[in-house]
Amino acid sequence: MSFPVPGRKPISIKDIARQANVSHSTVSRALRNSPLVHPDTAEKIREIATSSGYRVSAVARSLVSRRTQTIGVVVTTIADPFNAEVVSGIEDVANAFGYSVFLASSQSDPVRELGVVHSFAERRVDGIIVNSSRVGSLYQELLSSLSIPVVFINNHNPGGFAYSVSIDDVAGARQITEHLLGLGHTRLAYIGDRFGLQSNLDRMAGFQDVIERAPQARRPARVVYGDGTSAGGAQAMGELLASNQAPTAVFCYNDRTAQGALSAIHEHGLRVPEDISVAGFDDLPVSSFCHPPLTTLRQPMNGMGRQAMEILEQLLSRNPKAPDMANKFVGDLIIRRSTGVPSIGKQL
Amino acid sequence: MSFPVPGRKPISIKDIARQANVSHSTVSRALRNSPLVHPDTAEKIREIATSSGYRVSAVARSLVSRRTQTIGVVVTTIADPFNAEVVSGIEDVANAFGYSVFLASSQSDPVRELGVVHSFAERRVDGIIVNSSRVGSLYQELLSSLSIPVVFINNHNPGGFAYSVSIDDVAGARQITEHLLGLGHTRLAYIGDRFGLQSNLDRMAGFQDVIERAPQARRPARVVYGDGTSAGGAQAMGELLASNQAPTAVFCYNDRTAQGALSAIHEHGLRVPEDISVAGFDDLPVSSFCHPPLTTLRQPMNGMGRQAMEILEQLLSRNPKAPDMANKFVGDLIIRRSTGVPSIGKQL
DNA sequence: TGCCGCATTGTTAACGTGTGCATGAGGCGT
DNA sequence: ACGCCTCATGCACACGTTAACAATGCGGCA
Repeated sequence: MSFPVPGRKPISIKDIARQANVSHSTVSRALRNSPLVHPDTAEKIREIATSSGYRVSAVARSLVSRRTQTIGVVVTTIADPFNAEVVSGIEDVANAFGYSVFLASSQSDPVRELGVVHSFAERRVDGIIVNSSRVGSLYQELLSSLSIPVVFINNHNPGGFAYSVSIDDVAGARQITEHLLGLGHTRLAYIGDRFGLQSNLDRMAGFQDVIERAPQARRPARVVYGDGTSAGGAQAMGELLASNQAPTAVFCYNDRTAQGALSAIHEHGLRVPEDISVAGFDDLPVSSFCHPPLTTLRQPMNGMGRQAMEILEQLLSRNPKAPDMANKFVGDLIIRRSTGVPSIGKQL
Repeated sequence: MSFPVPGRKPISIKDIARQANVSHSTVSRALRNSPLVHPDTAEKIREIATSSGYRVSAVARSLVSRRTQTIGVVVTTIADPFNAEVVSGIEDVANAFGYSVFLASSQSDPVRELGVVHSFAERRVDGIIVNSSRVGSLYQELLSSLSIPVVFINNHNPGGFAYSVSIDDVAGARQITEHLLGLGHTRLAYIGDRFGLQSNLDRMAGFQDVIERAPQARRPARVVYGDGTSAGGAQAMGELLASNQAPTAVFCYNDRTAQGALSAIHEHGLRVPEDISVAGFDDLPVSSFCHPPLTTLRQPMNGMGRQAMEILEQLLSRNPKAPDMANKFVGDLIIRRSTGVPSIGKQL
């Protein structure tokens, strides 16, 4: 450890104690509004504290209290608007409960994700929220070995030993697909995420399941893969457009993918929804300002973040009211103008 | 302080010392790879440590070292993609340097922003990065009184006492405006941000300045205000469209505003760029997937975050090489298809 | 043999705060 | 006057780690 620090050494309760002619414990009590100290002394101490700009050291306090009032949030990347919305919700209620949040991104790299969790453990965070982890059950034993409460968001862990908040991907995909079939489409396609996320598997499963039960639908429905970004969506949509039997309706893994698909369709000289309908998943804030505005399945991203933090707070509080283990949200189908009735000319 | 914590008490170096029949300081040295301990003892100690899942307590270490290896990042809201990109850059290099980052959002509320900084001070962060603060010089004395290194991003503080990383808003706005004039537009408008940000003032100043010097431009150019979001941009664009002399080219404070403007123009039955050209500022990842793809001024958001953290690391390191105080980036004009030659029909 | 130096380990204090326990000063009732 | 109770405060230790300093043992060398 190296000691030469920039900046002056901050003042401590001992400095205040010396100035007030009391012991440091009296200062400690006074600043915590303990009823044990005489009002006059307390007043005097508080005055010295504020005028000298004293700030209690959370690190010293944490050492004795064994509570840091911090939580760690793991995210693949904060640059993904979905994660940003979730973190926004987390941070909001964490702040309300007096917790500070450590943010760390894994960049979808399992090694880095492990490193992040280790660093959280060393920092003695009170709890951890893992958002859309791409790391499988492999390291869940590590998380459980930390004996720190952990809440997962959108990470369907088969073990079920952990608390989780997630969207019902299967039901959401069903709603989208039924909407498209209801409009009269028969040639549907799905643009997925190639990283093997559970959410992708579930959305595809919901899609396939509805297709299977629809007599009029062309089977098997085509499936191509992007990477969850707009660029990946555009490239995948390009593949679909290059085939001689392009679909009339495309369901995309998420809104970013859908935005890329929209872009590719426009580049190809076709119109949405007259030539091809496009639907997404998430309802990012920007999606209502796409051209055309995107039909999608709204995920309460902010709300899911909030709930995850509320669960964590429950786990960290002293009252034993245990929250539900699995908390599943149902999304709302938001119909905008990127989906419509297929034009007769293109049909068949 | 309340003691009943969930989870077991983590093991300490004393536990390891007992098990290895050495003193705790030997354990401390061994785990830090000090050459002072005998290789055999070190090996034995390390073995016990790993097998028992020991994790050093960063909080105890911080108490003695007076360094927490953490930084605080203040942001208006992480849900703004611009901030998310910046934070992504910060987090990336912070991670590389071994720092953990506290993320806190002010929601543009000065009271909350002050609270956030106080909490950072109590947590004894080694440094602070403030991104696009809407709080003026009012509380900069507070920040300086903390005697903690602070780096501002896109916050032109007149005092100049602090380190800052920013984009050259005036020059950027000039480039955009000259581009629009060069296409042949004469009726230009600016959609600003009503919150009085310095960046808005500078972009508007650059815009106005170029307009002033262009004989063919209609003066004064119209200026309306949004709030930096797509919804605000759509609403402001609506005002422009409602007037009988709508502009043929609109420069927007940022890309989100521009996306809203695009949406409003489409809703109004007009085409971009045939009827109205639209330009933004930032070059968000999504902007190249707009319809049409957005002409904008690229801000190296990630790079600015990275540089801010690099400066902070320099300030925190022991070598006295002091970085530049003011670091100004020049953006790149990215010409896409949302801007074009004004159609003759509309032109006066 | 006695001394010096080196290698290795132990002892102790410190970081800043919280709290159990002891202490002392009054007040009050008998 | 004495004992007891309450109120206010100080003392001492704990939290887990680091580092300055002391101590121990050993080999070499005069």
